[in-house]
Amino acid sequence: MAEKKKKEALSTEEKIITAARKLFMQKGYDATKTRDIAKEAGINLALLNYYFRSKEKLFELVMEENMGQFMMVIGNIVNNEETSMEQKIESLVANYIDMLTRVPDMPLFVMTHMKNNPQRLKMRERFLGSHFMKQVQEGIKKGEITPINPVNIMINIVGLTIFPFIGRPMIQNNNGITTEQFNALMQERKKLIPKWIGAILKAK
Amino acid sequence: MAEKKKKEALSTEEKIITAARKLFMQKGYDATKTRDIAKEAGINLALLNYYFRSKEKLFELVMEENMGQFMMVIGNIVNNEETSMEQKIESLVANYIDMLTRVPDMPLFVMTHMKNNPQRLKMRERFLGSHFMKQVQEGIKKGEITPINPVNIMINIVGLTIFPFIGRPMIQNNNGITTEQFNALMQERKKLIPKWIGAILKAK
DNA sequence: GTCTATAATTCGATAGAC
DNA sequence: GTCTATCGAATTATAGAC
Repeated sequence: MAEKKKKEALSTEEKIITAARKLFMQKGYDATKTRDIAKEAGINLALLNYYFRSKEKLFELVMEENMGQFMMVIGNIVNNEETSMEQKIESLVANYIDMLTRVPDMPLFVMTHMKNNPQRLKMRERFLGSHFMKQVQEGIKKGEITPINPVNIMINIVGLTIFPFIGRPMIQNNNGITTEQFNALMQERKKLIPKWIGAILKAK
Repeated sequence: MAEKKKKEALSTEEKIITAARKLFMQKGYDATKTRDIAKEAGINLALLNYYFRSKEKLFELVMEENMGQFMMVIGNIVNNEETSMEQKIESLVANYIDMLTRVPDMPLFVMTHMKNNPQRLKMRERFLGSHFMKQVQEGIKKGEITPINPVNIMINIVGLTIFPFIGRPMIQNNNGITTEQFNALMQERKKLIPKWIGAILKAK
């Protein structure tokens, strides 16, 4: 019974969302036409409005889903009181790289949307007030970590992890590497980034 | 005579390009309407086609200008045979941060465009085959630098430098900091990033 | 629920007067 | 060179049959 895997088991509603998610991420809101979505979903144009009222409503749905996914990873990891600072960094980096390898267009999509639709993501509480940050502050007190602006830690971890996916066209086209090679490089970075962050935190 | 500074001294052609540059960077190609550009330039819609034939031609003009600016910085610095590796990194980071502080929307604009319009930027020759990279290879031979994939060096320098501008909405909105504070943070990073890159290159 | 046909609007581009 | 007016295509959304 519970065979969610079957592609043909998708309801019309799900087919439309799946198509919309794909096209919106690939080409952006304005470049994606409702006709494209209908065609990609294999349904009629009118059904799109029947289920979702408008293109914008459909977009908002896809967008919320993405923002949630993009941010969800952080919370659980960063406030786990049973892991070390190093373990948290490893986990953060690995989780993001795994997710972005599946949906590589997500970061550019999310960043573009946030640029024109600023919204609080409660990252202040999630990240700056997290157990992870307390561990960093402790490390600084003990002299194990060079004093650093918490915002810079966030920028560096997130930047080193997700920037490659944003700059992927630049990276791939100019180094003549395939998608497989790119993905392999990201897998390597899973181990390297935590090491590098460690070095950054100790740099004088 | 030569008073290019005067705002009112702009020709109609220049007024259109200036408006187009602003709006294309702000909202992207599809979301920018020719009517918006005309209004922003303070001229009539018909003049846009009179001077530039089509919206697409106008976009290509603005785009080439941007790509050139975005890439220009690299070449000269990275192949200067009279500077040390450390000096090159400092110079690269400082130049990009200064440029992006003036036009903070540029990176997202360029990355979005490259995603759908892959093009060779000759960065392979510019960066991977540069004097800078030869200095890195030497450092590795001498044991002063931990062996590292050249592509990762590029990703890390570029990522740490320009990612903050791509993720600016996220960074600003979630830490409650103003644009002035953001810019000050970027100025600090001018000194910090070279130090961090140094630490990364020595991390074992 | 799903389709065809079409209404209503927007947008890029052009014609033609000045 | 610059403007007003408008064309024609594309696009979102809806009406109405099945």
